[in-house]
Amino acid sequence: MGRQPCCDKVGLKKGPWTAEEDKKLINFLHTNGQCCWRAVPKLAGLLRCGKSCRLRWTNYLRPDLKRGLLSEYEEKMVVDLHSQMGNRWSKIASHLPGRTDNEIKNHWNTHIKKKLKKMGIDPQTHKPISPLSNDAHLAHQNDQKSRQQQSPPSPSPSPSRALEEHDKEIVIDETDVMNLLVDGFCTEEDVSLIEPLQDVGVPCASSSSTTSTPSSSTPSSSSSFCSHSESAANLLQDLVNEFPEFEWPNICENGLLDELLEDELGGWDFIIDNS
DNA sequence: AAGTATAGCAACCGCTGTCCA
DNA sequence: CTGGACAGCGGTTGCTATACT
Repeated sequence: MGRQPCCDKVGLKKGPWTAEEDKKLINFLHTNGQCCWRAVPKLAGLLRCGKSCRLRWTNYLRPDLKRGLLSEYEEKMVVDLHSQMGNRWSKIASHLPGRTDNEIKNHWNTHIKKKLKKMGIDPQTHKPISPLSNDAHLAHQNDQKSRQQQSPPSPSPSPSRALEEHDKEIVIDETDVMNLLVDGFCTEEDVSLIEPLQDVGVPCASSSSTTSTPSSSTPSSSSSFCSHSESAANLLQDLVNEFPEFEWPNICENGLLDELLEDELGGWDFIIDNS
């Protein structure tokens, strides 16, 4: 009856992925594409369950992923969409190209939630938490209005047309609250907003946090980020050329390959196995 | 400089809907 | 039709880096 179990979970490795495992998974998916995840670990020579492989790929290794903090506009989108959808992170992520549900969920829990609370807004209902908080909210709003009078609002950071259209579809009762949220993101002093592709580096698969061998994990001052390398860019270029049928949605088109190679994938730590 | 607290994020866990034998 | 496996999703945990005392 039914299908066979995806894995017996006996002898399977857990915890952070090593660079070697990443390499195996990437190479396998480049060669075979995304088929059934159940078969991936076995065929790729990984002691992981298919679920883990899928997660690693979708959240970390996919070449079309953006890196770095969410932009101001992306945060606004997340807040907008969350007010409509709630914690439907995958749905929200589908409106933000290059972002994963896990990433958005983490960002919500660690950044946006705090900002909303700080502004006296319930992150779940998107409404003022209490009369006291409401006063704070109104005070903040007045402050924003006075600021806007002093300096005319700059044009929004050129969102995609699709996203613009989506924005038009969003009908939010508490419009003022939303405006406050967006303004608040722009003006919070303790919040550093970084534009996409800004120089934030890329988490390195072989960084100290994910390195399997403790002896090699002397965490240097480079922390968990690294930036290299020409070889990674060349490898990816080769892979794109070699497997044009593979899903390279945002890479092969629109000239984004060069941009990715230059700005993002340079941080990938492809291991050249010389052993 | 050392110890402790906090923040951030990758990965796991467990649930749910869908598909298949 | 039924039972079980799969893929996907959201919640949670645990580790690491950073900030603070």
